[in-house]
Amino acid sequence: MIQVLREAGHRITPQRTAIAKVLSSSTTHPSVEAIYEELYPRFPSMSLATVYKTVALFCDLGLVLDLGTLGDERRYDGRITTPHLHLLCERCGAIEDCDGTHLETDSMQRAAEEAGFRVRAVRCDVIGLCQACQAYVANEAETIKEVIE
Amino acid sequence: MIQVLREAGHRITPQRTAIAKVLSSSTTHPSVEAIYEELYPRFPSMSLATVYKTVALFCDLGLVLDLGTLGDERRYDGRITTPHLHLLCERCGAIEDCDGTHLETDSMQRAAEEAGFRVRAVRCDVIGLCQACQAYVANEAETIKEVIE
DNA sequence: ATCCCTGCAAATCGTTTGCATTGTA
DNA sequence: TACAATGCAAACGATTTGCAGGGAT
Repeated sequence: MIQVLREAGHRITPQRTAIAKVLSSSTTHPSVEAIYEELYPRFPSMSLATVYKTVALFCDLGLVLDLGTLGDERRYDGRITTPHLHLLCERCGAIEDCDGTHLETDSMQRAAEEAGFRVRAVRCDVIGLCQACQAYVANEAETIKEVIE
Repeated sequence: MIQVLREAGHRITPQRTAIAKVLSSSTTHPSVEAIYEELYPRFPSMSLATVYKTVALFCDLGLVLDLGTLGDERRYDGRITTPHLHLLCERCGAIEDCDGTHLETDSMQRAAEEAGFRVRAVRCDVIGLCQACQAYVANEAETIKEVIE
């Protein structure tokens, strides 16, 4: 990752190294804010703007995938080398990886190419409720019932 | 769609009918702005806020899928009944449907359920360059070469 | 020594909110 | 008639931008 940065003629700074490390190792698809908070203890002087600019640079270089704004913050995926399913929870906003699945992206890629599209990445999301939030919603329904009674 | 609205106890207004029609018939995954512009000729008095509120309502009722912010506007998918592949162009921001593909979402759904996830929808995107933008990029590279020479 | 990168603060703009008015049921 | 929905304008907040100082090459 750092290697690609250097080869593209960009400078290697402690901030960039740290942000790259967070993005490539995290499976939570962190937002800029989340990256900032995680790095704050070690880099108290780093600014949010730097994180924004660095993440944008990584996206431009194709090192990180921009998942777009889900909830109210833009989320990023730094593990583009291993294709994996995303589990998006509509209630808590968590984006979990679902590894182990044999994600069959070949047919999609082929279909896109047949349509004249040049493929760079494939992304598959399952949208719904994570286990914790299912319990929460069930509990909430229970409470409402009690209030009505 | 309107039926679901009524059954959920919401009122049927001309604005809601028009927005529902745009969302359910469009394959361009319009943003709020795009819906507003498309409807402007017939509803010059309609406000952006109404479109925002209506689309949010449809999402809450599960009638429309929120694709999140790609580029700089939040996009919506009103054709949730027919699973289809999305082709996202990174340059022009177009989101095209790739119908005809036999999108094999069963395995993903099953994998998610095995992880304890409650599934509401599945979404698959291919990210890259549409045909028109491939030509544009090639042309741009050509121009740069000429400038250098 | 060069000039790219950082960090701060201000600006931007998509989206949300409050509230008086309008129109559905 | 009641009260939810609309439309306007103001508020909000995530993201971007401009610029002066600092650090990588």
